[in-house]
Amino acid sequence: MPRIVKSADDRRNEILDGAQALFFERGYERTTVNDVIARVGISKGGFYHHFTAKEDLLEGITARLAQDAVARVRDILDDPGLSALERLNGFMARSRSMKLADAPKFRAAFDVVFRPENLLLYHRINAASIAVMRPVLTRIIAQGKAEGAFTVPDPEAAAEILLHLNASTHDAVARTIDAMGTAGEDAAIAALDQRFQFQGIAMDRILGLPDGSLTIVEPGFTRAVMTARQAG
Amino acid sequence: MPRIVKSADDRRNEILDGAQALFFERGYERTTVNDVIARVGISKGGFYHHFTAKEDLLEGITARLAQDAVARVRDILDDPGLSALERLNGFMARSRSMKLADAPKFRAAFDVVFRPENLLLYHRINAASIAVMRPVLTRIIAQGKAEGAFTVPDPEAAAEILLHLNASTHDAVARTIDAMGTAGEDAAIAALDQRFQFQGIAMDRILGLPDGSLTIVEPGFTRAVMTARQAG
DNA sequence: TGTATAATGACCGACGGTCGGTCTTTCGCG
DNA sequence: CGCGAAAGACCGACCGTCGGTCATTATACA
Repeated sequence: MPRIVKSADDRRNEILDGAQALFFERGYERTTVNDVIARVGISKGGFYHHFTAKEDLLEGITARLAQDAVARVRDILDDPGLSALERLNGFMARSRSMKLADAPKFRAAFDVVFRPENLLLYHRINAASIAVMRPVLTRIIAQGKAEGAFTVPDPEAAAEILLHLNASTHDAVARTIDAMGTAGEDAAIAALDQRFQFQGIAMDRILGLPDGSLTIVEPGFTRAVMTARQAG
Repeated sequence: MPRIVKSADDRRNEILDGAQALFFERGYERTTVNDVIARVGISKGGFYHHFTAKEDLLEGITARLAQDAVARVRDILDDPGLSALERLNGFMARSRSMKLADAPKFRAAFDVVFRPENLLLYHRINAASIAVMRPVLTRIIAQGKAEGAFTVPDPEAAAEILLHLNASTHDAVARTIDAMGTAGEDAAIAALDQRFQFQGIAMDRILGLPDGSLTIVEPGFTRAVMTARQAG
């Protein structure tokens, strides 16, 4: 095997790319380190030069995903002209459009990530996202509290709770994925959409806002994402 | 080795007992099947006669824990004289007293279950608990909605969300555990207690109740559980 | 300035050891 | 005697290690 040398950062990212693709194809447990190094075109030793354990891949991938996600909403977070409510809604709207733009990719990943045997992968992604988003959301909520718009005792705790609400839809999403392609598909999508609506109301209420202040999903969003198909 | 034959149910429970003890001592990943069979005093073949995989132990243990928990509140759930709010508060009060009664055991298990490497164990326990509690809580919320006391669009979704709120305290509990025995211990316990209070308010609001309607923790509960020490 | 030399660290791949799971055989109970 | 429970030797997949190699960069010296 010819030896190809690259900068540590480049190589590390290549490995993360390969591992991420495999994890979203087969899940974490069913992907072996040998799978990863075969895909990247690297040796066992090379791999362990950059990572101390297979587990590190999870850490690296989820951190990267979360940081990418927050980078894409940075301008909304930093816009000084927005009220807290506008910022929050703008943040969620942007997140939706990111998902829609890559809907087929997300959809394909969902198929794997929401399988029961990949519960760990799901929760790691969630935890990394929360870790990155918590300070961000805390600032927004603190702003809203200062404006007198939100009514919460502790912005940080509120942020943590709101972010964790996402995970409460895990089972509902999994059920909908299972129903895709069956006779109950339409009903399942409608039910999931309802579920998301309620999620928005729950968030409103936790922040002390009138029902309907926050928009989690727009009409058609749930169906669009759930029915998206991977090209090729 | 002398061969000891027992009924399948008895043996199965013995294995679950042994595995549960080990999981709460060392965590899931760090417990091997050989550890389990050594503790129970059984052979490899015997083990795989009762369980098809190590993973099955998680399933079995968490299901048993969840069912035990719900059995201990059955009378409150079935009491026809209670309003939904009384039932919910009674249910939570009972849960607290169960925890207090076995505080040292719970506390010792927390030390392990809240370690980052045992995230899967934590979430499996949580998921099993949710699976068992969801129908139960759904009925209570439906009752409250019928009484006009709770204001929610969908009792089942509300139940799912409320149950998932527990998981949102994972990090806060983990931080408190880390702070135990340090100078910040008192502050950490106080902060966690505040966090639980807010959790209660969040639940109130999701159900459309006035703040303070539900009692998640009584004064001193958090400290009592967190400072409990295992005998021996 | 050009070149030998040293140091760095990316990379290699055979190998070891652990651990989940299987298979054949044996035992005990009804 | 038949059937399920139990025993334990065995298997093989995988993670991680280890001694060593090769490309690249820094340094010293002519």
